[in-house]
Amino acid sequence: MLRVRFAPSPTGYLHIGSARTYIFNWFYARRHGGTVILRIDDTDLERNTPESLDSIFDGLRWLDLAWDELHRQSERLPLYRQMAEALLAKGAAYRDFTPAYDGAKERPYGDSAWLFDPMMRALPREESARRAAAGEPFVIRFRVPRDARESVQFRDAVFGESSKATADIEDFALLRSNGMPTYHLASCADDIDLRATHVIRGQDHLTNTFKHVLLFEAAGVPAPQFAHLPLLVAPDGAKLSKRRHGPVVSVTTYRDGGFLPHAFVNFLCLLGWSPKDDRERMSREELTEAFSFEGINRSNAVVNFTEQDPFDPKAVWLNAEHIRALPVEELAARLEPYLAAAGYGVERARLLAVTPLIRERIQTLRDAASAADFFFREELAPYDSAELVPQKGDAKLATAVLERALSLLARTDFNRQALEDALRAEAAAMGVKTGQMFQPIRVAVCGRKAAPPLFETLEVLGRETCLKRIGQAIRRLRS
RNA sequence: GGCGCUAUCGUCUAACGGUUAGGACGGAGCCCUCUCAAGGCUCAAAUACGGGUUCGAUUCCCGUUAGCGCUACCA
Repeated sequence: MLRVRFAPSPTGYLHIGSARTYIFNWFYARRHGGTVILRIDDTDLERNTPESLDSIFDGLRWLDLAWDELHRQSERLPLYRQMAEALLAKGAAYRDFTPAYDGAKERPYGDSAWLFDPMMRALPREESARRAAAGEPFVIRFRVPRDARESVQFRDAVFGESSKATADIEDFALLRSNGMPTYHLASCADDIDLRATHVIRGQDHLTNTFKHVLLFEAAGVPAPQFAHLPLLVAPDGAKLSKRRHGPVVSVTTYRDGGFLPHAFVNFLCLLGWSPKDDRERMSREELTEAFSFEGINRSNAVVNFTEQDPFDPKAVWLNAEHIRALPVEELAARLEPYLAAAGYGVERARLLAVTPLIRERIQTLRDAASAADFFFREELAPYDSAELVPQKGDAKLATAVLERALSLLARTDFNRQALEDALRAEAAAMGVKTGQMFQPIRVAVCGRKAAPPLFETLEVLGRETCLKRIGQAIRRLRS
């Protein structure tokens, strides 16, 4: 039974790189009928926050790719201690009594040397046990077997064979002096205990994998299969980070920006992975069927956002593609919350009539509010009366056109075909171009020049509203 | 600094050693057209650099450069 795991740490919102890792895990598992494990890596007491955990769940739920199992490392602490003790007993690990320091800032043992005191590795067992018993704080470190073997190697499903000299692997910490496990220990202990068969994660863990391979070996279990994903990077090439790039890298930004969850998933899939044919818009089923490690690239992918626009143009395009492909009923249902958020109370019948008219004119669900406002508000948003005047025409012409339209629309059937026939005939009778006829009407009823096709719009708006707005426009032109 | 990984249009990518280096987004233009879109067509745009191997390198090898990652009692 194939089992994959996704292991976010609740130290910020879910960012799109993490989301992509989850997505790749999900598709790989579904492709092979496996299980998706969500594991919360919350062993860093200092940095975990409940808000962050909420936002991670929010983000993952929005993706609509369900996990099968949920575990929290903070609830599994005995497991890690047990493994650390076992390694200690075996001699595969040792106690380090060096006082704590911030390794990110200090390099107490020199620039090219290890960040640990080599003398501690050689501490006699009895002395180690005695000092521990005396209550002296210590960290448990893994004893990298530099004498027993030259190098560690493993095969990565994406990057291929990798090898690293044991001489270049430091004695990493397993258990902190406060009794909490480090990432390396907790991750491996869980991968063993939860029987993970595949570890699919970001390439930032590629070099950590040598340590993990060593840990699996010391524990006497076969290592899972590894697949490291190229990173998502910012336009400046740096790894996406919450700190440097802010909310533009948060999954919730896409949700609030009006992305369809699946369009977002589709976009992320195409970053660093390719189906090898020319498909871009793909359904969940197609992605599941097509996903494989062979299609994964080895170089980082840039998410093309800017400070002004947080969304990659390709993501926006793909979202528009998915919007256009959606059945009207479903799109209408997706649109509703965004219209409501913009303050429009929407009636279902009206929304179903409007949706096809704006479907090809919006790129995000959020765009609907501005693209269709005149369908939902009683009073038009303020507009410049000069807009009513058509190209190569004057206010007099506009007024004349609107007056003719007013009387015509009062007696024409309000269906698109009848409206089109009547208005075209009227334009011909008046000797004006269709554009000169239609544009003033469009602006009068929509309050702007760019809008859905006129006759459908009139039909959906209804006679009463149209006559009222045209009347208002005529008064504006006269004043 | 040490170690590891990577390198095709601006961006995402395709190309069992032999292609006019393909597609997509974005950009420019044209067509369609009641506006805006959508759609169709066209154009500009790339193999980082230097050495090998080979009849032939985007592709294989080495080096250089650049970028990224790891190098924490973060994950």
